[in-house]
Amino acid sequence: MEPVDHFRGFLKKNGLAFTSARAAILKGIVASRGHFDADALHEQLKRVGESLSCATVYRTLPLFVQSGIIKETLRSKGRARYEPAWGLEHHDHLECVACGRIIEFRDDELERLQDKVCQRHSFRPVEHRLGIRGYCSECGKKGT
Amino acid sequence: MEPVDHFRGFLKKNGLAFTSARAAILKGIVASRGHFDADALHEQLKRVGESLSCATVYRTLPLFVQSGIIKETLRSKGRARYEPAWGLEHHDHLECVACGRIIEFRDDELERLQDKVCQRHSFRPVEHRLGIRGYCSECGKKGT
DNA sequence: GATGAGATTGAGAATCACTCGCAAAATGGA
DNA sequence: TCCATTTTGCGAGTGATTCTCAATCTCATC
Ligand SMILES: [Mn+2]
Ligand SMILES: [Mn+2]
Ligand SMILES: [Zn+2]
Ligand SMILES: [Zn+2]
Repeated sequence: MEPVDHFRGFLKKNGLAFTSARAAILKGIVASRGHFDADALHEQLKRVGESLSCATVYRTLPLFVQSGIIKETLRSKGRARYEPAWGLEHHDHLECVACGRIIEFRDDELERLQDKVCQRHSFRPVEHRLGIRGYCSECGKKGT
Repeated sequence: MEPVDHFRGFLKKNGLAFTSARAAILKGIVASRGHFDADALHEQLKRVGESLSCATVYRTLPLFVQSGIIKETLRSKGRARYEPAWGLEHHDHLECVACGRIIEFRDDELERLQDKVCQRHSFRPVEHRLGIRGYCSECGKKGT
């Protein structure tokens, strides 16, 4: 199922309208593979000729999160960041503190162990975020 | 070694002064076992009769982080949160999305697996944060 | 396809956590 | 004690995000 169809369904189910602003923002999200923040998304849309108020971008992002089109991920420099999630498998992140690079990884055993921890505490997990900060292979060579 | 001694050493080594404001804030940190944010710390100090400017609290927290007295932890409601770290072992967190409770856990195998992930990517880790959000045992009973 | 109730938008004001600038006060080595 | 250096308080400034509200758009229904 295409993200746009899923999103239309989500909106209808909640009595919300599928507006041109929302269509444009969705296009922007799909176009930008990778992590982004509200401002970057807004800029990209401007570049493509879509001029939306930034309030609209901010207001709309939560709808995309709720519908599962995107996920909120680790925030950076005081800004909330997001990444596409529709049809993509969960993963966690390595963040280079030197160059800012973000490396994605998935480790099934890590996921399994987290579930075990939750069971041990009778905790029903909904989502988790693991961010490991350090030096990527490139920056590791140069630095200390 | 007591935190206050460690902190004095840290300050001296960096040409900084051990002021009464810093002493008071340290006392506040030690007193408040558990997670706290800048505002809560400021309020607590006020309650004990210490009246510091909140700018001073904000300015001082990074010193405690750098010296290893506290750690920054998962932020909540838009505020940076901290927890005592001096002499305490690293751990991660379960956060109840219903009641806000925070459950701490430590899992050595989870830590080991993270190191393996880093090796696999030639990544030198500095710190990591794992936060699992979901329903605690109490809230799990009531809810869906 | 016209209508209207209800949802959405743009623009700017408002929030809120946090940071800055600066003059006055505190610190600590000599 | 003296003074170069650091700190502090206060208020103003930031920057991301949210709110207000009048004007505009959607879409189920006619
Ligand atoms: Mn990612
Ligand atoms: Mn903790
Ligand atoms: Zn790097
Ligand atoms: Zn709970």
